[in-house]
Amino acid sequence: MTYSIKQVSQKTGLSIYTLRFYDKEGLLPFVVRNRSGYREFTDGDLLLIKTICCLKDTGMKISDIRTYIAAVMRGTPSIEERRTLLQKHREYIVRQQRLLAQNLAQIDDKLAIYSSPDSRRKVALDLTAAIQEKQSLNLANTFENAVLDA
Amino acid sequence: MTYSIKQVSQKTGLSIYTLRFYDKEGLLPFVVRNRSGYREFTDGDLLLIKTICCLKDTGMKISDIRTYIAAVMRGTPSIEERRTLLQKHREYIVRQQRLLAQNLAQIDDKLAIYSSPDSRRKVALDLTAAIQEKQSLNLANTFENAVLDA
DNA sequence: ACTTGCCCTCGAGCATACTCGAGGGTTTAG
DNA sequence: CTAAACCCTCGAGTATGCTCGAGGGCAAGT
Repeated sequence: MTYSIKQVSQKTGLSIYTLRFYDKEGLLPFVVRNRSGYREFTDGDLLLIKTICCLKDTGMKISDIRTYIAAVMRGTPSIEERRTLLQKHREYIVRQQRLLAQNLAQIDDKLAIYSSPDSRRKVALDLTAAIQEKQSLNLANTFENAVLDA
Repeated sequence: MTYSIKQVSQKTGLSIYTLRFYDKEGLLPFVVRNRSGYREFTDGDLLLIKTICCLKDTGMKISDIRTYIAAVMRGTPSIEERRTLLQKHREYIVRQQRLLAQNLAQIDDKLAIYSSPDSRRKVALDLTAAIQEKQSLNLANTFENAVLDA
């Protein structure tokens, strides 16, 4: 059983345009064409596309995915290279996770303020401080239009 | 004490170009200009820029950041709106975290294969399966150039 | 006055990753 | 044999987020 580009689009969630774009970019060198020039995807191809999505969704650039896929196409001699590539990308993902967690914490702090019973007082206090800072520095008040009904 | 755009660039890690771009995009309506037209950043401004970076680094689009900042400029009446915006973005971040964790697990699976003592055998097995799949479907072998010395 | 090193705006250019339309061939059901 | 629903390529267009150069003003030291 093989799949048409439309079927693969439905299975992967990638648009037909994107699949063709990836092929153009050299991400799908493993896909076979039939005598009419149509792409015929196998289940094995789907696994490789899943890997591509995995790399893409974690922020790997297309040119780097191409490098990885090219390594896969070379067979066993490229195992070391693949390991190195993925190891480096793994570290990138972990960095992303750390940053995401930190930023989430910061957003949760803000949400705590906005959700608290006396949010109006807290927000007004913050804003007042900002306004007074500008004032004490003899700067124009850019918060002129802000309302402060605490 | 106020800061020049260069100083803010150094403090935030954003390039001067990016800071000016953000201003152009309406992300920095709180920044005051002196009589020469130079931007003068306060410590309070830096806090707001930190928030902007937090939203940007978690994938919020500039247009949405603009909406949030515009709400901040309106003062206490926009608290509800801000809470809703951040709540929605929070969920987006959590989704990102989930996906990142899933994809990381997938990459760790691959790394386990590439790092195992008999990685050559495992990779060769995988590749053989893919080649035989194409063969059994009467498709051309796109792995023609692959080496398989297990 | 002049040089150096900032600052400004405006608009063009670039990188990335799609997205799409035109023009044209293929497959299949009636 | 024809219409509908696919498939193809090529190249242009779009969205986002910067990045930069040209042209020019401002501020401080010599």
